Amino acid sequence: MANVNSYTRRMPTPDRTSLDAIVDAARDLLEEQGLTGLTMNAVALRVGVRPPSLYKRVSSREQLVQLVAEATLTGVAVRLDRMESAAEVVNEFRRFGHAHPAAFQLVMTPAAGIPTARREFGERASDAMLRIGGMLAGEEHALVAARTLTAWATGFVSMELNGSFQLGGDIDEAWRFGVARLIDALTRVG
Amino acid sequence: MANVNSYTRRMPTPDRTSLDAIVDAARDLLEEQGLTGLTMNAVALRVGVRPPSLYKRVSSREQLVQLVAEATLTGVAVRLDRMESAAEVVNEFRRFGHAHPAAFQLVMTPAAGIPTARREFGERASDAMLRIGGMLAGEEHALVAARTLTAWATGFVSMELNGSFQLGGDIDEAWRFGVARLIDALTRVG
DNA sequence: ACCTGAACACCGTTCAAGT
DNA sequence: ACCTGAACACCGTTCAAGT
Repeated sequence: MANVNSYTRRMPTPDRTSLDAIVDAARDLLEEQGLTGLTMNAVALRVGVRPPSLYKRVSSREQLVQLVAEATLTGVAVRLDRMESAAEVVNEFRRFGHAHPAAFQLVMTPAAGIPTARREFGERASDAMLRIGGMLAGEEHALVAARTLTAWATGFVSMELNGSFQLGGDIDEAWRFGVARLIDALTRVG
Repeated sequence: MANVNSYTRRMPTPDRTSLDAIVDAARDLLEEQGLTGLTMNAVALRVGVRPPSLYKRVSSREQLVQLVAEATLTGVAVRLDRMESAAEVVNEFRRFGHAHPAAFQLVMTPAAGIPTARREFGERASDAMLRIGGMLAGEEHALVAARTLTAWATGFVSMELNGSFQLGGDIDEAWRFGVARLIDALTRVG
């Protein structure tokens, strides 16, 4: 008697979207319109529901932004893990910034009050940096070396993305100069 | 006949605030509440007028944020210009980040869509960096050296301000390590 | 000439009512 | 069980009306 028609009983309205679709729409909006363009309204429009429906999948806009940050960091981690040499890792890091500028800024240089990824996502993304830090400077200096390299690469990519290099000159040349100088400096430590 | 009482004629309502007071209130709010807390409402409340009155002094919230960014960069430029050695400049840069974290992030790592300072303000702030770049690496490498140093310092301070150094260890030690490695590396170039 | 209340189009979010 | 319209408190901004 209970299961005569369990489908229509259990699904009075079928799902019209999914958490993945919502996060993907949010990521696209972030790149296209910036963080201010990532509104619940715009996300809802993209996934084909009304704004209140989003709250069945995410608890707030803040949590949605956090999910975007975490998905981004997972992507970076996977890409960096594949690289071998220090130069490759750092070049891939920069390539990622060029491919997803807004997501890069969101995860690497969030302003105060912007929701960030939970700890474990950041740690996973720093594995590759620690690995090359140890390779270059020796295991006992792996952490400081990784921090030096990450700080430089983050600052450089962030500056080129927001147009802070205003004095002309070749940006790619400045990047190669920095890579060479840093790798050399860190190698001398070990 | 025209000037019997020019004061009351020309000032039917005396000024109740000023552009400086508005920008100062905005800077305070930025540090206390973050960029999202810098609302026209909150600024108006602080300077003692109603929100619409602000539009007599600034054309938009966007322009107000730009004025905050420019005032911030002017402050940095003055402080960096006073320093002599490369280590002093870069340490003062970090001290500034600690003193005004939200303003630092606003001017050094603004997200896409955030209003930034007009060109000349950024250039003025980079004078000191160019100077020490030339001191360390020689005039012909001044620009790439300045970019390497600025990128590293910006990335480092930005990361410590937003809590990106999550793996323990001594942050000050990592800073000193970076300063020493970079100055050494850039000196070898010249 | 500066200031204000009222109004508008937008946010994020809640919730009762629909299916 | 998911979806929606209506509603609320907030934004930034405009503008006619006050002094």
